[in-house]
Amino acid sequence: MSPRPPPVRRAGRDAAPAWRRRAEARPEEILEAALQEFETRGFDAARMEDIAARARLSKAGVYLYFNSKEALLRELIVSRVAPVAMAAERLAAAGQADPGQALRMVYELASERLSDPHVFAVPRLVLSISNRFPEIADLYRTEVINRMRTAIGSLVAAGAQTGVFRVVPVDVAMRLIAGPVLFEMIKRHAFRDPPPDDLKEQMTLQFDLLMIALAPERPT
Amino acid sequence: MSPRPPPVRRAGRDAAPAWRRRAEARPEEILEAALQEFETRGFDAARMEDIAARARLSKAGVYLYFNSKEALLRELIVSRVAPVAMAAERLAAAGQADPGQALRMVYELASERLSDPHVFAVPRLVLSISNRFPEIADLYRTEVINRMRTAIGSLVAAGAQTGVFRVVPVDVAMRLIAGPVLFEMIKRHAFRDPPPDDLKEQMTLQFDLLMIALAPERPT
Amino acid sequence: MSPRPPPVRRAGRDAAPAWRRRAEARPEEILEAALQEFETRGFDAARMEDIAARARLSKAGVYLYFNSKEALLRELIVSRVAPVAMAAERLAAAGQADPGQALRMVYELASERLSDPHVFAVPRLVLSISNRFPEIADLYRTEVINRMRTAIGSLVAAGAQTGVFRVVPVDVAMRLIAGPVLFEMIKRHAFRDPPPDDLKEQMTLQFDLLMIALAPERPT
Amino acid sequence: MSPRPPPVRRAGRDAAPAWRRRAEARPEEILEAALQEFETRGFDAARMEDIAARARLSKAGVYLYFNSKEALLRELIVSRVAPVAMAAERLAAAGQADPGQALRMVYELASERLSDPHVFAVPRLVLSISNRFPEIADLYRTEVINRMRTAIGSLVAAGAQTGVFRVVPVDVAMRLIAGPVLFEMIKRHAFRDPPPDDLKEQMTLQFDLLMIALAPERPT
DNA sequence: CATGAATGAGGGTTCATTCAT
DNA sequence: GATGAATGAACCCTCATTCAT
Repeated sequence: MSPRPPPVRRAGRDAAPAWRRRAEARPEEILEAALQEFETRGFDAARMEDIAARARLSKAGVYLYFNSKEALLRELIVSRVAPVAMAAERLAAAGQADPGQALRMVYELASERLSDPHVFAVPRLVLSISNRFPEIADLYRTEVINRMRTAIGSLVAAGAQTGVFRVVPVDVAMRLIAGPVLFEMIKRHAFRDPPPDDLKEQMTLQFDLLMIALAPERPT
Repeated sequence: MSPRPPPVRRAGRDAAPAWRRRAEARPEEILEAALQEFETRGFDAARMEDIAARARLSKAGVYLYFNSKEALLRELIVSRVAPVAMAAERLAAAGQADPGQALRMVYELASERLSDPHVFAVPRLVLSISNRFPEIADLYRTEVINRMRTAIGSLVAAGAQTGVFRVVPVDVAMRLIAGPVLFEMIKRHAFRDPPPDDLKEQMTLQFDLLMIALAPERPT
Repeated sequence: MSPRPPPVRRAGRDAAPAWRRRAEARPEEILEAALQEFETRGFDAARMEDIAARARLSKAGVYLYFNSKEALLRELIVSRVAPVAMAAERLAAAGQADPGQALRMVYELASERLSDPHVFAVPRLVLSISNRFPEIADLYRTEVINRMRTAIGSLVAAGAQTGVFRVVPVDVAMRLIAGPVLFEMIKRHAFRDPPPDDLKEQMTLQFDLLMIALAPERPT
Repeated sequence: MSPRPPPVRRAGRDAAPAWRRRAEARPEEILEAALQEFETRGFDAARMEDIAARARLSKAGVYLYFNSKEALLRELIVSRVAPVAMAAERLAAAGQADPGQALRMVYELASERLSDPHVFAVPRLVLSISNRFPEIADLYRTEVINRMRTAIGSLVAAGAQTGVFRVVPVDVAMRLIAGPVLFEMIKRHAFRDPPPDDLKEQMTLQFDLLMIALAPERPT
């Protein structure tokens, strides 16, 4: 679930010789290299050798820090995507007073982060190998999907309480909010459909429309 | 783009012996076998040998009908998913008079077809290898995404004309309609999140909410 | 336990084209190559690539006939050594009437066969990896050791009945008969101690002495 | 042939601090660790890292004392098995007056020492790699086999002189005495054939029978 | 039309060994 | 005296693809 600890470092001396910094930076360097290779070739076609080379390490060197290719992907989930979901949770927690506004922030956070091909690459990878590595699928569901559901769910529930939202199942809310964002990202990154020039406006409009959809029923 | 023609049909002998049927059914059998293997293992991990075995053919036999593994995937797009998009186009063409109802039908068609793991598997595959095979991504965009956009776009435009929909960019409409459906399918098929018991109702509710979002602005 | 069957051969046609013979001969060719490589380098240090090359096959080709390196060794036991033990059993069965003579034949059979470095190589291999592959150790015990014990045991028992041998536990008899032979072979093949010029006479003397040892106690 | 001297013992400082003991104990600790790993995994499959860990040392640390994996094995022969052969030589030297009794002691010494899996492991290792490292085979032959031959040979010769033994080539005697012992050990340690309950008696009987075999010919 | 046989090109992973610190 | 870090060289095994039959 986490990389091998960068081989034991005695706390002892305070001096930090060059190679020490190296060792400490290595996991991150390797993850970044792995992400880039995964992004362009996919999980299976990415070669450990290329990942190593990109991290300026020998092939064997990678295994000093990560046990396997799969472990790299696992760690990418934890380090690259889970934080986004956690940020969403925090936004939700902090925004119970104004759920509409908080929801917008969550929406924008997700849009913005997933716009980065590096970030989008991770769910894309998970998607493509989840059948073969159920454990990874579970990790992603736990660390990302469920957190997003919690965040959105709590906001919609809060809004329903105060009358700014109608009462809808959390899954419906999540699909409505997250679905269109995900769709755009897939279309753009995976199917090479260039975003329209006015994407920003479109995304705003889109959210506004969703707010209308979620608004409480008007009394007839 | 299409399978090799079922090997040389000797002109001359006109009699159509029993095995002919067989030969003509082969491409379809192979595609089905390929789809099943791709579905469970993904594109890279699927083995041509297993595909062949599933189609009750020798490994080499597959190559009589398809040039490569990639060709199998290409043909799956054309044969398994493009028809759905074309059906959507037809629904749209036939439903210009009642765009709301037609849109619902398109929405339901998409939901229903993507519920089938066999169908969902194809976009999922494309997603996972589109970077390595841009040509396949383009094929999918052309054959599927653009058709869906056309279908939805024409309906929303028609509705805007007659005042049942507000005026929105086609991409926004597409994201709103297709995004939530896609999201559900990913969550279900890829992350093994079982659908809620009341999924049907949720999907209906979801569409109704989207109709509210797309409804023309009420005059204040 | 046995090699993959040389890929299915339809009984149909009687003509036997060149490559068919090939396929049928392959397992044996590969085993012989494997034995030679194992013999010179040992099990671990032997490389599948070298085995393949020696059998004039590509590396991958070997795997058409044998599932793994381990399988090669397993099959070597069955094909190279077990037959010796089975021959000993047959000699024993046929020689119940004259156990002394039969025992001598068994002794000479074992000496003669183990003199061949190719044959000796197999038990040697088993010995060196038996801890890591208990299944192979079991196979050897079952197919070779136990058979030899049975053969020797039945002869000694028969001899005891008719009074030409004294009564001794079968394991003692086996150790006395087989131990010296094995010792010689190990010393010669493994520790590079060249056999003395008069080995033949020594082996004969050795057996004669053992017969004295096994002779019934002389009444004082 | 021998371990690197325990790293530079700075002449000068004569005080012998506690860690000195440590350093001096190291080679032995490492050898013991190596033996244990070799014993369970065999020479090739044993990992220097595991040996080091077992000796509570870093991987690199082992190389301060031994030049290579091979060197470990070499030193094990010298330290673990050669002493047994030397003890046998001493027994032989001391027992010229009563060769029968001395031979029994040699026999029992060998049986007893080889019963220890740790001791048995060494010849077993040599056996498995002697082809690749002829030098090691030679070492073993020189240090162990030849010494045993000398010991047994001198006793049998002495016995022949005094008429308690018949005249037999030394190699025959060695095979007769050592072969059955070796056989038992192989069967037990390598093939996990548990020793019979009455092994002790069997081994005694075995030796007694061998004494009969070696007894001078009775005048007819 | 079909296949049995074969292979070239890796792919992930391991490990003995080295060296700067 | 000791080690953390690093690596080069393999090694077993796999698989898409080809081709003679």
